[in-house]
Amino acid sequence: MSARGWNAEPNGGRVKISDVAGALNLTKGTVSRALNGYPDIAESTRLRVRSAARRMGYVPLSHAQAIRTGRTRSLGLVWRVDSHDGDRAFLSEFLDGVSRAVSDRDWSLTVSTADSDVSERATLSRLLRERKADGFILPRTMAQDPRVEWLRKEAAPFILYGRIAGGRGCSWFDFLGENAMRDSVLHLHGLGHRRIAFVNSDPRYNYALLRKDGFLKGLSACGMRPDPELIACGAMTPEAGEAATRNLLCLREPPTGIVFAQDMAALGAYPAAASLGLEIGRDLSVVGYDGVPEGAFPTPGLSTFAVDSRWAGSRLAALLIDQVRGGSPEELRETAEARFVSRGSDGPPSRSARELAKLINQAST
Amino acid sequence: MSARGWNAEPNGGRVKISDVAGALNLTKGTVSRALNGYPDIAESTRLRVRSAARRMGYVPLSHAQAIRTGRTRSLGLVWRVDSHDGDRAFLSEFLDGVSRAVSDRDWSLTVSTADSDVSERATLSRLLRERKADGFILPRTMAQDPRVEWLRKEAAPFILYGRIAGGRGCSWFDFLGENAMRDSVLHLHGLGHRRIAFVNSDPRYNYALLRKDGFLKGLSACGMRPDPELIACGAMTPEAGEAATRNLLCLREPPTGIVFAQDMAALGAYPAAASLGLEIGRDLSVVGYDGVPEGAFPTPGLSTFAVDSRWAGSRLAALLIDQVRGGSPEELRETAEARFVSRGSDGPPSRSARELAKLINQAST
DNA sequence: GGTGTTGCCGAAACCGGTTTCGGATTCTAT
DNA sequence: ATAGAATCCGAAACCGGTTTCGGCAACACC
Repeated sequence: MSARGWNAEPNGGRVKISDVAGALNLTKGTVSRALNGYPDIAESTRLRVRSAARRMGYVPLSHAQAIRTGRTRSLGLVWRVDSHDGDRAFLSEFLDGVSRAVSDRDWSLTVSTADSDVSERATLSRLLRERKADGFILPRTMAQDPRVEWLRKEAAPFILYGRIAGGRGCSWFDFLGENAMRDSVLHLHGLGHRRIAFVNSDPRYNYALLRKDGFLKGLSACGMRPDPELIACGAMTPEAGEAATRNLLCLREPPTGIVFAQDMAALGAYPAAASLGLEIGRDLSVVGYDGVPEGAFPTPGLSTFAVDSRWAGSRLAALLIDQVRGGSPEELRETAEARFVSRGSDGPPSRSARELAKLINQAST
Repeated sequence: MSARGWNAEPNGGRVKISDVAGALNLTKGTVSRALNGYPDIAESTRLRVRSAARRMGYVPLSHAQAIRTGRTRSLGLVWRVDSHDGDRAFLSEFLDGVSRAVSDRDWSLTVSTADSDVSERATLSRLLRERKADGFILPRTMAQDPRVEWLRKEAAPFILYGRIAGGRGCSWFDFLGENAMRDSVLHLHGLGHRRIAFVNSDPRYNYALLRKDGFLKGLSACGMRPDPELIACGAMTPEAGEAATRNLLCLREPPTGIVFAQDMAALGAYPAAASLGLEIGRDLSVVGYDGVPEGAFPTPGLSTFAVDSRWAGSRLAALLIDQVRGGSPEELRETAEARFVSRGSDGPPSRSARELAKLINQAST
């Protein structure tokens, strides 16, 4: 590689620390200490340096700093591409949130992808070894998350998108999905539903456990008792959601309302209902969670609890930067509520569960 | 910031160049030159160094190199979040392609977002000034693309996703959308269609011009002559596609087949057809382009020319790295063909255009 | 008025690489 | 045998920052 391409002029008109120092008749060491808050710099000098730096447009080269400090002022994000389609829809907004928070602080974002636990670990390791990231944002928190222990061992800062049980020393951002599930039940109950089912997603994800708890809390708040027949899990795709819905509707006493832990599964309720001649929002009410854009396509649109992925990305980045700067992880935790979006898939039940069963029986024969 | 957080041990067990040098009784300068292909190193020494470096797992710290070379071994991607939804669906795969190509070569990827031309320029400028990227991948090539001239002025390498007219000194990767448009016409003509319309997207994008040419080529290859009434443009969303479809169907002599430049617009044909009592795939044939996942949802599924975004990302990254390493931009151009996916929205016309017009007239009154 | 302190800054080493320069061998040609 | 060229590597400067160390002044204290 001795033949060089784009002849990278190493100092393309950039103003460097020695320029600032020269303009003030100081040495670069003094300027550096002034900007980095060392206590052995007179406050008056610090002000002079700060204003000169700002005026001259000096921004330290992060990789020049990194050579001594080991820190690059950059965050790492390893995106899983083997996942269900749910979070894929939000990648753009999520990235936007992260990117803004990061840019505002003069940091940057290094992105990589992985398609398995093994390659994710390898990627994290590589980014860490090459100092491409001072800390990591970890999407998709699992109930048992091997990344947590590993990163702790490597002494690398990280933040979880999603809470974790017993997450000692962990910081996180999360939406309170359990509240949304509870409110879904309350909402359906308020509309008159008395048989309400729950279709959860994969219980290996921690949020799935939380959402189930929220659903159960909703039931008991309405004075209803949980029926094991009405609780399914493992549905993360329209196909799985369709199968789950079909199963529920073929029960002796089918539900008139279904709460889904995920929109992508809830979308499966539409073909399932259609094949049995039921109308969503009348014969069968459905409430989802996530707020995927696809939820607006079918008629009626899918009522759901929408999550603000941009906000999530932004807060995750901000909290993580604080942590890298020395903040205590356990104090860097934040949650937010999902926002209900009514689009028509929820409504008062057209008939009781018994009558619904009869209708379904006719249709399926 | 004198109080430090995660006490970044600067040399966390990494093997550095001096370690390799020590193990071989050479100086670090020699090792560096050996690995970087300088001609004043004996071939035998070069081999010894290479194998030792590999054996010891030595990977140079890119930011330590950067301080001298000005290059970080990283690519920059500025993702526009204000765009139509079309490319959003592919972000995940696209990133995966870029990420793989980049990781395989021991490079990395810096991602940022922008929501306007101004902020995009500012972001490019910042990434360049801070040496966060040695070159840029530019999605969404415009017919008149201000980024091109600006980056050329800054002497920064870049590659376009999409061709550009008169792109002297530009490298690019692109799918031959014009061939897909031509083949769509041939396909529909082969099925018996004699009135074929075209709904283009925003002509500010260069690909829109190319696709229109392709459509026209298809017509003339079939011996058909273009009818201005049957050519619309500016449709990039389902809503716009719906409106365009409705307009076409209300013509005195409506088309029996429509070729869309974009799936997101083609999806609008479904509600438009439904509202007029027409069945897609029978009364009205539709062919899209892009291969968005949403195309599989409606019945019948949208037949389309699918683009392999992962491949695009991978090739863009590879070509750009070659360019940064010294390759000539004009030799670093590549194209590929979109792949036809038949899902049912195309079929032989159920009736002639005249008869179709009558049917529509009845429905709309 | 000497003697510690304390406050503040310059000087220089340092981080992990790259690149220039010059000198020691070896090879080749007289 | 010797001069000249070619080959190959060590030494040291260098990139743009950070951090340690030491010293000069001013100040406080007996």
